[in-house]
Amino acid sequence: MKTQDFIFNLLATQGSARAGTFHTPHGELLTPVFAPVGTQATVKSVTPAQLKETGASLVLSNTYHLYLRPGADLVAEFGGLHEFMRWPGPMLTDSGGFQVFSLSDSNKIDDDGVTFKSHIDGSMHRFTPESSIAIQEKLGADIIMAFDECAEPNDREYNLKSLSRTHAWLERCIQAKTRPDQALFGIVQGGVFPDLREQSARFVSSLDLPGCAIGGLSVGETKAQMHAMLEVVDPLLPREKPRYLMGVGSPEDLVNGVMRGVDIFDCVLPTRLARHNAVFTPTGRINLMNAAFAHDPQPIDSTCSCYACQNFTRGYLRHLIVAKELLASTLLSIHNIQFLVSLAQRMRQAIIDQSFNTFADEFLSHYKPSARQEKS
RNA sequence: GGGGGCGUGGUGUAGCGGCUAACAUGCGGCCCUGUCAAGGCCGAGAUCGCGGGUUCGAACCCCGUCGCUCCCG
Repeated sequence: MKTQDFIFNLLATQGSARAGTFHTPHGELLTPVFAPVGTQATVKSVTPAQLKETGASLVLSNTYHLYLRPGADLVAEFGGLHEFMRWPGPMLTDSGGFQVFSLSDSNKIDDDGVTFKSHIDGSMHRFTPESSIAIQEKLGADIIMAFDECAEPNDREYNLKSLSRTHAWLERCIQAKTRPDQALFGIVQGGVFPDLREQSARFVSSLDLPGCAIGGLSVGETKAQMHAMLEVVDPLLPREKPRYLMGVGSPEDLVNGVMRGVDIFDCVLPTRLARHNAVFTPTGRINLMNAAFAHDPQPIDSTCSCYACQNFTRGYLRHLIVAKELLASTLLSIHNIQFLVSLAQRMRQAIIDQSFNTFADEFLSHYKPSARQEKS
């Protein structure tokens, strides 16, 4: 491990917005950065070469899924995730904590860990902070996540209980960790409750980890609540460490997140939406399956330099969608990933140029989250 | 020439006396945020080939008729 690994340098700030660099053993992340999600050691429907062409640098993969299939030992046998899936750049693995939340109907959680039922074959399994770290060490991502509980955001009573458990688990994760070439991030929880978020941010900050994550957002609370929680946490997290807002998000969420001090984002949205025929444009989201696009000779976004926009019309893409051709998923995924990756890059440049506020206002005033677009 | 079967939303079918006519697909639209997910939801669309009859009531029974289809000659 090189000495500069996991060093975060802040290059410029504007208000709470930050532009920086984060060094990992597999390359440097220029923040703000958006990470596409490759749950099962693949970003669905795109090859690593195509992914690289979008400008993506960081890729997230999933402990829960890879543990169940093909198994962490098998991934290790192939030299770890980078080698196995042939993504040479920085990688991050989620701890499996989110599945505790999203699959809660088949899970039993206690202070020691979580017992859960495999979605693949129904077999019973158990994760603890120690086993999650052990699995993540076998997978070998550059950034690994603490095993936490992502609780229902609005239940104060439960969040109070869950928070102390998540904090105890974080300490156990730190104890369990052995590899020096991986950075463990702690996760701030606390639902929609400012005092719990504050308590959690203070606790996570006190542990001197290489980075801090904010979890439990974009899981059903309002946008205003998400913004409020970010604002509570922003001044409390260490300034000289990267902040990672987990599972977010949409274009407007990225802008709103950066504005509130976030450096790293990940989300399934661009690839999932792509598989469901929706694409991002500077004026909002459109669904390319709509009949209105059948005769549209324009690219998805005339200002976009992605492979899909440089080569194909909306009319052709709609044809692929209607005909259920696999290439549709690939092309729309490439576009959506590049849209978010380059949005993060543009924000970074704007922060460096001290024009971020203007950029953000401009972007948010044009981008309508689910705007019906006039076809043109 | 004789005998049988079938005609129900765009398409393929279900229903065979009490239905505001069901399902699939297609069509139109919406949703999707640390992915159980090429998924989820909503909507438009047939008065049941046509005419007559039986019945309180017919897509469902009877008669006729047209069309398609199969078998025999």
